[in-house]
Amino acid sequence: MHNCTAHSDCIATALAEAEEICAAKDLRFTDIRRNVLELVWTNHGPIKAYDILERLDSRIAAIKPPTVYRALDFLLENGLVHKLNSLNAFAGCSHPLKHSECYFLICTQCGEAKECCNADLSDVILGIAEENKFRVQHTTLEISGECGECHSL
Amino acid sequence: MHNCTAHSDCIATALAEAEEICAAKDLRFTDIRRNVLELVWTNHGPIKAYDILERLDSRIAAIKPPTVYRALDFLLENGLVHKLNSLNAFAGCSHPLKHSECYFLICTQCGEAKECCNADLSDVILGIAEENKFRVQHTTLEISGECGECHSL
DNA sequence: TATGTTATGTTATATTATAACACTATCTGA
DNA sequence: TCAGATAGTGTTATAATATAACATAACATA
Repeated sequence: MHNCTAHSDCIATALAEAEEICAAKDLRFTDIRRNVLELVWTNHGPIKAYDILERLDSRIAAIKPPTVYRALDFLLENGLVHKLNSLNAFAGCSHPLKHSECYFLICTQCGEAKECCNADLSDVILGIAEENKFRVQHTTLEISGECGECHSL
Repeated sequence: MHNCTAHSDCIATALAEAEEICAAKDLRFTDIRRNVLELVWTNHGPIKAYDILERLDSRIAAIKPPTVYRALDFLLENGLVHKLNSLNAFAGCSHPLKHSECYFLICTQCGEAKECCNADLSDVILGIAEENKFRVQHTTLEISGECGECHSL
């Protein structure tokens, strides 16, 4: 994956941060939830529910889909992962708690999904909502194309 | 559906427009494709592939999933419908050929999906792409929440 | 009419996700 | 400390969404 020199660090950081957030919110960061989040980050790129399932199976015997989806639901609800609807895949949130609107730049070549926030974007969306008297609950913006690394090769 | 006084008109308009576009591009606007597009518009709100399948089944005997998905692929490729990834559903494009970036305001109460374009939004996305040296191929923005009609009730 | 191309039919199956109910672990207050 | 409540997980089954692969038909054009 591009731009990630010490990947084990980002996994550790993400897990530690999740731990903190859960503690602060009095949520249970169970083994399964930790394992799922770790796998999401290990992949460092969107990962599919059934891939998580497969990889977890070697750690936890005979794990079943509902278990994985429940853990993902928990992580989604608490802003620790995002779902990329256009891929049916999940990616770790690199700044949990801080985001309101996030978007993804998804490279169709290398598969990287870069998570970003942008104040202008948030403003535009806010403006659109106001204009339409719309109460925003959730926003999903996915931009797919070719990343700089890939089309410069 | 809100704001649609003569719905049969918008269906007819959409079909006529599709006909024109296909003729101009030398594409075959077959019976199945027309039927699928008509159903998408008849619903006037996002419709699911298997609902199309079911409704078509009364018109065309024993229609199968691939047939529906192929028609949808054709319509998607040619900008006549949009896919709403967060719903796994499809909606007619109300201004085919004209849109570059489109977004949807999806009401979780009444199910309406309002399709809109916005120059500011396009600009912001363009800016983001440039900043990241990213070549945009496709953008999907879905804003879900409560529409004005619904939360004023 | 022969030929290539595009569209559709058909069977089977892959992929993604959830319902429903049983059981276990953890927490809370008496 | 134990009784009940709540949250989490196990398990079985199945629902919902989507595509692969190959056969046939329709259409376009030389």
